[in-house]
This record gives sequence, structure tokens and C-alpha cells, in this order.
Amino acid sequence: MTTKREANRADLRNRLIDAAESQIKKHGLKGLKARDVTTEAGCALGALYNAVEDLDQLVMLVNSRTLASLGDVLQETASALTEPSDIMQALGKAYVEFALNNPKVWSAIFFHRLPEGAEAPDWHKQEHAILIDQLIEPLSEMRPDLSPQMLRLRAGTLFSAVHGVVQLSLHGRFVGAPAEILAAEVKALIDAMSRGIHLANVSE
Amino acid sequence: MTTKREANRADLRNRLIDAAESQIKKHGLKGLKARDVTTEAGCALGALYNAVEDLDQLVMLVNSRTLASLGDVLQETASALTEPSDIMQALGKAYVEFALNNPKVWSAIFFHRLPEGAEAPDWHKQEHAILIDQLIEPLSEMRPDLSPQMLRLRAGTLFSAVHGVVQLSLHGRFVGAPAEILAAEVKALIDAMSRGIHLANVSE
DNA sequence: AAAAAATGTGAACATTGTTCAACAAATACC
DNA sequence: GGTATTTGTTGAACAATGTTCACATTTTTT
Repeated sequence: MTTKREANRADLRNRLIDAAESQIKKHGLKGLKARDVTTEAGCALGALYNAVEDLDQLVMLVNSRTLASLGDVLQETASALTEPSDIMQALGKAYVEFALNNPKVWSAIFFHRLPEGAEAPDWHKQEHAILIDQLIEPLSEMRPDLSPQMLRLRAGTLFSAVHGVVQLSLHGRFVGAPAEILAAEVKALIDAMSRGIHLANVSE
Repeated sequence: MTTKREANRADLRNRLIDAAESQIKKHGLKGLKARDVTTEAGCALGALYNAVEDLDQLVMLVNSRTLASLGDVLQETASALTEPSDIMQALGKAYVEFALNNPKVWSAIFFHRLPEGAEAPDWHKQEHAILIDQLIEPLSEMRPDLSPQMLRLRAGTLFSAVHGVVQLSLHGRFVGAPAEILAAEVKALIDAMSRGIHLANVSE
């Protein structure tokens, strides 16, 4: 068996991701330090660069996990309902709750930037799709006229709009801090968009 | 006269802000380095810490400028129109164009984070209001039922929604890169919201 | 013009990401 | 099973960068 190395390798990698996630949860993305991560993971500083490319990749691996777990939440939320507008409202609510309950790892998804010029690898870019996957079905019921391609585009726009409200609220720009106000504003936004979407059906 | 010092001080401060802005425009927020800034401003490294608190404050000063210039654009945009929905569409379009034409300084406004625990000073937080000031009047025409306080809140939500679409598009999440597509999606979003807002008038 | 105050200077320091030469462990081969 | 090779680990060293500070220079005050 040539597998003990692979097992060790995967093990360390996981410990590093665990440690990075824990550090981000404690100190935020900016508080993630190579030395703290390797100490918590129980390995030497240099080992990090054997297990992963660099700190940026480690952040992307943490973000992968967060996206997957957020994706699960959204999937379960949507699968419990049938009315398109109910699904949208429930997804918005679930998204707000996830962000409020996991603010640091949630922020990390959207605040992580690669160095000037670098591009995120495809495997990671594609993972962001789970943010809109659950929106497509209800949206297609509201807008049967749109092509699949257009549906994806519009679903991205819908998600981005809700996301913008949550993000600027959590980072204290306009929408008041209290959680209930944020939830209510997101509800109002989805409400307005749902009505607008229905109408657009006959006139766009 | 005790004014030569003040003049010099203000002069250096401005040169530093100029240099920081130029560096951000060239290399983005992450590419802003104390040494590059002081070299471009023509002063010693340490002088930076006499003129401003630290690099974070320098970024906030650059962001102030950007917000002011963006505020001017929005103000002029709104003042040329009278129909509420026209104003909203025009503001959205102007915002998209500003972001596309000044991506790095525009990003810096929203991506700058202070160290764990620190809060932006009030003078800077309040400057963000210019992003929604122009929205309040058209919105109050669409929703005469809302209190001034509620209008501000809702205007913040509207702005945040549009902002979210622009941001996630520029940072390559969902909405396709081409500028026309982004503009069209923002238009569709504002359309949907305007219709929804009108309806909400009678039922919310 | 001399004394006092404020400011500019750049070397030094602290923190951090990353690399690398030496060492250790795991695996392959006989 | 034992040896050679390949792979992984270590932590010291390096490079980049924000910040401070003792000293020099400039400006203000008297």
C-alpha cells in the first residue's frame, strides 16, 4: 500500500483547514496568520507550504467548506416548500440567518482577494453556483418566458441584490444593525422584486 | 503668522492622499505600500505618521474623496430629471458607470477593513450617506406613506441591492462580465423594484 | 538672534509570508 | 528484511512591510 503518505497528507491538510477556519471564526480573515494556523494544527511553519500552495489557497479551502454548508442549508430550505414566492422568501431568510450566525466565515467568502493579477481557479469559482442553484426553479415558474441561460443570469442578479443588503448592513453602512430590521428589509426587497418580476412577465 | 507650518502640513497631507489614490488606482487597495506612497509624495517614510494616523486613515481619506466625487456625479444625475422612476434608473446607470470607470478606488470604499475591533470614525461613516441622498426624494414620491426615517432605511436597502449586483459582477461571481449585461441587469432590477414598490403602496 | 516648538529623516524594530538546506519518515526494490 | 530513493517535516533564515524613535532640520516665538 502506498497510502500511508496520502493519509498523512490528507490528514494534515484537514487539520490545517480546521485550524484556519477556527482562526477566521475567532479573528476574522485579516487575523489569519500562518504561524497561528500551523501551531493550532500541530505542525511546523514550513509544513503549510507542502500541504497547500499558500495562505490564499488555504482561505479558498475554508471558503469551499463554508459554501458547501451554506449550500446545504439553502437546499433544505427550498425543498420544504412549493410556492415560488414562499421559496424565495425562505431562501432570503435562511441567507440572512446564516450570515448573522457565521459572520466571519461568511464575510471571508466575499472579502478574500487574490494578489494583483491572480485569478481564482475554476474549481473554486464554480462552487459559488450553489448560492443561486435553489433560486432557478422558483424563478423559472415566475418567468417561464426566460431561457435557461437568462434564468441563471437573473438568478445571479436576485442573489446579488439580497447579498448586497445583507453585506452593507453587517458592515454597518445604512441598514440598521438590529437583526429584525435587516430581516424585514430583505423581506421587503424580495417582496418588491417578486411583484416586479410577475409584472415584468407581461411587459418586458 | 503661524501659518507656514499649517500650510506645509496640509500640503504634505494632500500630497500623501494624492499619492495613495494614485497607488490604489494603479495597484489596488492591497497594493498600497507605505514606502511607495511616501516616495511618490516626495517625503520620508516616517513623515507619513506625522501627517496621518496610519495607513488605514490614509485609505479612509482617499475613500472620502472618492465618495465626494461619486456624490457629485449622482447629484448632477438626479437634478436633471423629474420622474421618480427615471431618476432611479439614471442613478443606477450612473453608479454602474462610475464603478466601471474607477474600479479600484470604488472597490477600496467597500473592501477596506480596519483591524479587528476598531471602528471607523463618525466623520467617515457619515460620508456614506451621499450614496443614498439622491434616492430619498424619488422614493418618497413612490411611497408617500413612509416616514422620513423609514424612507432612509428603504433607500439604503435599494442602494445596497444595486450595489450588490455591481460588486458581485465586477468581482466575477455570477453576472457576466460584459458591461452591457451588467447595465441591463441593474436596469431590470430597478424596474422590478420600482413596480414592486408601487404595488407595495396599496398592500404593505 | 537665541530659545523653544514642531516637523522631517531614515535607520532600526516587529510582524509576517515564504523559501530552503538539513533531517526524518515512508516506500520501493532487491 | 534491509537498503536506496522518494517524499515529508523542520525551523532557521530571508524578504517585504507597517510603525517607532533618536536625531537633525525647519519654523515660530520672544
